[in-house]
Amino acid sequence: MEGAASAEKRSVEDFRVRVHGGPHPLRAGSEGGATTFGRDDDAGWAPRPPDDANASRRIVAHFDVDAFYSQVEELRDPRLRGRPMAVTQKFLIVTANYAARSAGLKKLMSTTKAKALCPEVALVSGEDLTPYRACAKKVRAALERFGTCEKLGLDECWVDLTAEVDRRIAAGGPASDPPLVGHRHSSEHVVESDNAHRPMDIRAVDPERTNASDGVHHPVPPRCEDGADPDANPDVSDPARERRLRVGAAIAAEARDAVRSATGLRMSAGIAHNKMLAKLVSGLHKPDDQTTLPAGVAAKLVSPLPVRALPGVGHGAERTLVHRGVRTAADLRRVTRSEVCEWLGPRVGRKVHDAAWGVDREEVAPKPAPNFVTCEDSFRSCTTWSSVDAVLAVIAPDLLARMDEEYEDEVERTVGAGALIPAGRAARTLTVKWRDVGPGGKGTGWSRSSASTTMPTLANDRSIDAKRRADALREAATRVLRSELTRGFDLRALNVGAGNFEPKAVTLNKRPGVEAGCVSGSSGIDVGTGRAAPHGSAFAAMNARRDYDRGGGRMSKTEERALSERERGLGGGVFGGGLNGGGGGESSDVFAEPLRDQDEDEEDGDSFYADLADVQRSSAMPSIGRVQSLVPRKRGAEQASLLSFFKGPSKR
DNA sequence: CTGGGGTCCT
DNA sequence: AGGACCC
Repeated sequence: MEGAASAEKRSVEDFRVRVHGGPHPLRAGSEGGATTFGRDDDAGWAPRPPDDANASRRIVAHFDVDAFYSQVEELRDPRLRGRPMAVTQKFLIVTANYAARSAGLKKLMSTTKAKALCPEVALVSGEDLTPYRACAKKVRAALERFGTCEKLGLDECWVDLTAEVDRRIAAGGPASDPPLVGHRHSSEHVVESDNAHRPMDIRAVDPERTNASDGVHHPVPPRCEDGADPDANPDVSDPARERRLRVGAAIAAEARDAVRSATGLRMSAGIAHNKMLAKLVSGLHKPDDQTTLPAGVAAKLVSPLPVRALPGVGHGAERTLVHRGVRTAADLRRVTRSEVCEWLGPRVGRKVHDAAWGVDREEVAPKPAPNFVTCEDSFRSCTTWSSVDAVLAVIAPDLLARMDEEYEDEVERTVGAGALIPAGRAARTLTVKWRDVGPGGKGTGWSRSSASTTMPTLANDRSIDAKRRADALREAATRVLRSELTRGFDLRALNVGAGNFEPKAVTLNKRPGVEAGCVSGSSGIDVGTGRAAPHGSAFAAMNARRDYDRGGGRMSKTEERALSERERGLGGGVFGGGLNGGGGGESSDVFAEPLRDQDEDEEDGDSFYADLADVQRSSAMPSIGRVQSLVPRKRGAEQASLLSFFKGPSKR
């Protein structure tokens, strides 16, 4: 294996070559190219793949907004378009646009290195996630029309297209048997990663280019190694399945168009028979393009990949596997399922073992409302209680804004589902997390500690003054920290979170004729008192909530345990402060004082930009300690003073 | 010069 | 409460 240093050294030119379609780097083992996963997967004996009975019917698409934060920032500030530009958090590049990538900028690179590679790069702070959350919401709204949607992070989404595919095929006509739109992955393709640290970010190598030295295409005889049918040609699969994939690809293309017209954002997509494969291929022809994976090609695609590229294999699992000589998915297939389960634990073991064959039984399941919302800031050094308080003074209002955002979302969800009464979203637990390197700068390294306490009632009360709420939050957080940090400290990060939300208010009535998968038959909570209705119980409320969130279904053991714990904790089912919704829902009070008063150069008449501008104005205060960007943004006076306060000498 | 979020399991 | 995983 090559050292990281040399990999980084050559990355600049490599990427330019790929982006602009210049001569292709040599294939596997090349000295100048990106990491290429070669076509050497046919070595050794392969046991049978795990069964996957539903493998053929489902059509799943994975959507991924290209360079998400960068695109959002380019929408907010058109001056950034077409220039090399990157979004930063503190000293890190979190994403770069394609102009910057062609100069060698990569995800999670330090800003120092970014500026060295590309002095003209515009750096924009992306520490406040509010605008990205707002965009992500619009993206999902556009995608949801095409099927059940499951989000992963802010910029990724799976959509189950099965029902829509069925509908189109049943309807007949041209839409029931369309030509393939976008790319079709085949066993001729080799796949590679251009970032040694992120082998999961893979792209396809165009087979015509890899073989084009003499202008003639030389197909390599495909071999099936998934054990199902050793003689089958993976590129000639079941015509019915291929047709379903083609219909899925057409739908995915429409979905990408829909997102683009609703938001202006470009995305890539992968279309396959399960979530894992859809995600694997969605990036193969990034940006702004899509890739379809025929069923028979899946095993070929997966087998040369390093284990780290399989979902579920992080740093820990990779270390474990490599230590035992298992480096690739093909290696993984040669060891037994029970061995993998022994090494990684039953759950991860099964998932990873399946993944090595391209099997994934997980359904596309919408994520329920979040269990936690948190706000965090990091800094060079923080050793005194007054500085802790200064940090909390910034973070606490941020968290309140997040909690209120969450409340608004809950109202949308429940009212959309036919509820008459907006749900409660009062957090019962306040969690504080911190990274402490210790009094002398020596300590727990990068690990974090955390402690929690009861969320003060005032913090949940949207009817009172924002400052009082923030003060209550701050006090509680400080109390926790004081009892934990009894000796000296030197914090590098501080995080406050609100979670363990109370069961939402169950609707007593539904709009006549509205079904909407809402609470069925369970009695609920008296809206007036906020207490459990006479024949209701906390359990009923939780149960109803679960049914609503997940559309029914069984509880896992963990859920059962958590539920009964919560039930015990609830006692008589008292629900404090959260249901006082009446006049307290006006979040604008919270932001009565504009944090930034400079004229945002209003973007023409586009409603999307207008929305974003609103978000900006109402967003929580940007974090302290922001890096100065090449595209300067005014800082509030309060923040400027904090910035200098925290700019103190670095310990190292 | 190592973000700021989240999830789930143990 | 902490760790592993995901973005």
